[in-house]
Amino acid sequence: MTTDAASSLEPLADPDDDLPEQMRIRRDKREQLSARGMEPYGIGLPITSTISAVRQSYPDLPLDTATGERVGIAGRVIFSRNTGKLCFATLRAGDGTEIQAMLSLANVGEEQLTSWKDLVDIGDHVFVSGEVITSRRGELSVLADDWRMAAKALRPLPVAHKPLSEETRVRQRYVDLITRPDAQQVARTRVAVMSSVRQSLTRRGYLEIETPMLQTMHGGATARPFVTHSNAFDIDVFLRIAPELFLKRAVVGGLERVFEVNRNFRNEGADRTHSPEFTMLEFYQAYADYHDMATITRELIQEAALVASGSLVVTHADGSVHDLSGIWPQVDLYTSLSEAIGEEITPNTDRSYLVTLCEAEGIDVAPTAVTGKLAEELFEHHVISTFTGPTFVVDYPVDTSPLVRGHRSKPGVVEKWDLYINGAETGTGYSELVDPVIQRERLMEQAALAARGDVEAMLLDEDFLRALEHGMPPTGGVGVGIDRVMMALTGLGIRETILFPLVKPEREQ
RNA sequence: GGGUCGCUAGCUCAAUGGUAGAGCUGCGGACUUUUAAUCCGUAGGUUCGGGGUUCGAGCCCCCGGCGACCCA
Repeated sequence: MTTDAASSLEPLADPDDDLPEQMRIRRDKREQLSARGMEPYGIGLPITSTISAVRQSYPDLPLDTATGERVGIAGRVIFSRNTGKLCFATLRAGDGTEIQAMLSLANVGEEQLTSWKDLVDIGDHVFVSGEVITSRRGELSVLADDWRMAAKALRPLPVAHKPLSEETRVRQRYVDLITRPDAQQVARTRVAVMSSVRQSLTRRGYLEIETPMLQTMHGGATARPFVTHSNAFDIDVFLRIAPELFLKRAVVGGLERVFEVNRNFRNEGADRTHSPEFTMLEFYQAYADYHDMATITRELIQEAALVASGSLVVTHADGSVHDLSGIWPQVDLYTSLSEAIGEEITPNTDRSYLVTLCEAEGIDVAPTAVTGKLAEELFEHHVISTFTGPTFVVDYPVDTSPLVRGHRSKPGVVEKWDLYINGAETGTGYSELVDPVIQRERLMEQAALAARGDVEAMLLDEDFLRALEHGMPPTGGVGVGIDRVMMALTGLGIRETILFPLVKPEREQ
């Protein structure tokens, strides 16, 4: 506001002046703690137990009982009820367990009680030591003889009983995690899924390996990559869109069962089922084919569901119930498409006719779209919504699947499946293309597409071809979107399954 | 990419073009058994940003930002 030279010599305005009243007050309380000789962020607190351990020790205490056991516990204040000479606070630990703290004038004395009432707010982490008792109403409590601040919170928590807006939940996940137990549950479910998948594969003799996320060639999927720059090498590098080509190199080298679970990056749209960075599981098994891989994939997801949800019948956030048990049906892409539209469509159906069909349905077709892509679009439009449970779609067109082996008996298609759960593509599996001559031809076709301006086409990776030329055993490969598995288990949008999804900045700098 | 809707107090939301409100939170007071404590009192605003119309804009118009949903 003031721009003249003289004003620049004046002391800077106290930044606290602009803060909302509630934040100014909490800052004042932080100062007050120090002024009264109390550490606002106490370290080395004499904690003797966890809230959950105390709860487990006394599952069934009668009303108004004193145990004689003294504990020191810490937790975040989530409710506070003060009367004149007796204060109650509900403390919650990181695992979601809660216990009541009681501070009575008779036990802590006037000074401690006053400090508590003056300086403790909802949201603060506090330490309380005292006897484990139950209140007259039967609430398991620690009757304090001492308390300390563990961490003064300078921002007020949102009201616990009104749901945060979805945007605030995503942008400020830390607040979401504090105030909404379900948010923590989703995070823990994800841990269970990741852990289960690792154990399932390890049990089957797979090695977990790590392959580059910075790549000089992007490949393994048709997708638009993020580009960045290496200062050391002075070259542009890509964030990987898939680990596939490196995992296959490992199989060539004799690591016959490998998997990797980590992030992929695709510079594309973000919506309820797509995130620019997402967690991908890929696994490869020498001497297996796509049928074997479908079986393993189903078992992996079922095992994960069992670990994460306790059942193969999972309940979604909206209350709907979904059965993931049993053997999942397989649907042939061209056969089911033909049945759905009432006329025969094959890999040989003319491209121009497929264009006509797409236009009749209002499906937007890119002018560069290859024939097989059109068939897939029609399939997605007509057939996917008819699936009632997890379904494998099998035998895809050749021209959209440059890394997949041609079908052993059906011409024009490849040995590939996509797994659909609740309408979302959750995984894909191949009998991998291991013939280096055919692989080179397919990648040359991709290079031609790229030359015509297809930003998603694969690059010709000479080093990958050189690896194949050393001989890769017939191999089955699978990619499973972990975020999609989470969606299948919880019914949530992808941004809810990812703890910290990419969001646009709130303000431009 | 197109369309619709939204953005107001710390949080969740109100407000015919006419003095911006409520609940919870906060602050002050009362209370030694509360459970979203209760009771009394009270404070809190750049209505997403910028421009325009108007005597007067949270509301109408234009541009921009962020988001949700639908369509392609």
